[in-house]
Amino acid sequence: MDPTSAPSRSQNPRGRRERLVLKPSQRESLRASFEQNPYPGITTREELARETGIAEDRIQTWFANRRAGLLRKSRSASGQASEEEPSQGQGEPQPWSPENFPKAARRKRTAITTSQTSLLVEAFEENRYPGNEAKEELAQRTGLPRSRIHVWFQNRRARKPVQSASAPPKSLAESSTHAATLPLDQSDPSSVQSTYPLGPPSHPSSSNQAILPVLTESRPPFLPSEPSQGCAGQAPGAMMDQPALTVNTAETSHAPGTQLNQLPTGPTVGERLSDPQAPFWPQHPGNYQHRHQHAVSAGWLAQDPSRPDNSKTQWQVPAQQVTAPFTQWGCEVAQAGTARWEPSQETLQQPGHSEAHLWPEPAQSARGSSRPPDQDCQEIESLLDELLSAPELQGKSQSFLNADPQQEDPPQLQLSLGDLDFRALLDALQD
DNA sequence: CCACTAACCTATTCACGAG
DNA sequence: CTCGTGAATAGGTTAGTGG
Repeated sequence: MDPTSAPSRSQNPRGRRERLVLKPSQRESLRASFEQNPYPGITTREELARETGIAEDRIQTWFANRRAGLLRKSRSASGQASEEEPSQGQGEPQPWSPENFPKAARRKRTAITTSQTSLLVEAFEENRYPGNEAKEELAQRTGLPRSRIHVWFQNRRARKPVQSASAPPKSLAESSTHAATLPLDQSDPSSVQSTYPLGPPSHPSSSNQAILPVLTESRPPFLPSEPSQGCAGQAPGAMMDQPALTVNTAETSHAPGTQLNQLPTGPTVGERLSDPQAPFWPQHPGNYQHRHQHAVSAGWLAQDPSRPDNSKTQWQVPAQQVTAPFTQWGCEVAQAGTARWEPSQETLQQPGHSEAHLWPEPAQSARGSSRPPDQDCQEIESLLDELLSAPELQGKSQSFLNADPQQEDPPQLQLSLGDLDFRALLDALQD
């Protein structure tokens, strides 16, 4: 992207764009230009971009940061002696203001087509805070520059406030737009989604580490009342392989398996299950709306960083491990248990766990917690067992079950559920 | 450890194009 | 003119880099 500038080596572990490290010559060019005009228009920025090899949007960011930095400096300095920055007179809150410079041309308004918009809207509904990977992917899919995607999301967030928590949740029964996912990992950095259902936590960019096993619905179906209760501590699959259950309902006609890729995902199970500070909250209930077709997928998720197209990440499922972790994990999630996090180097170094932001407030359990966890567990387990032993799934899962775990592209296991089964499962999970 | 600063956020405003 | 929405700004936080 910025061929001549040196992005930081680190693999952008938080979903931010790699940090640019400016060369002295680049910095000098920018500074010189800043002195001419701290509010460069699009033409100047593009010129600078050509000249320095820095992307135009980064140049814009640089100018904004520099203005802010100098302003801060001048303010703190003005606390005592008067400034050194060019000031515009008494009481002027800032050393310079846009009015003092010729109004430079803005970027031309980008015409976003309806098809592009619908892609963006779809992405927005799943995640209001896409990380870098997601933005890049959207840029690819829409053909719009990443910076426009970024701005589009900013504007959208500003104009489409999160629906208030007090809004009456759609009941499961009346909602045909439900999805429940119990992922244990996200093998797909591009789909690493952060979720600020009610706005970012303390800060939007903060709290990236915790991720949530997810059971999504039109509202948070359940929440742990205590982070450390339930089936905690099991961190199935240790660090790399995570069992997962996905119950997804998709209206859109994704090719088989693709809906998995579009699910917001979380960090590794190691991270999620073991972060003492990581709440175990479900993701934004607004996710996965407008979907009708139910599908169940089970498996171990293995991260495959070598895969260039992360969106194509597959579930890689050692067959022998399917049922137990699958059901067990369902129980665990159902019990909303969580464990302590003893971050291993491995999990800490995992790239792409971008924007794995926390659910800001653990909205207190929507799930009646009066039931003994074991009962939940048994019920869910038996339901899942039932599902897994259903003739339909048996047939479908044969190749899956017989697959070689080492196989590079193991088959996927997916099952379409009828409404009744789906509801039964959700009811059990939610009850 | 700490200062600096790129990246990213919200809130607000400006401005353009369509109806 | 109004409305919807892309672009820009100030002001703030987070987190990577380098002294």
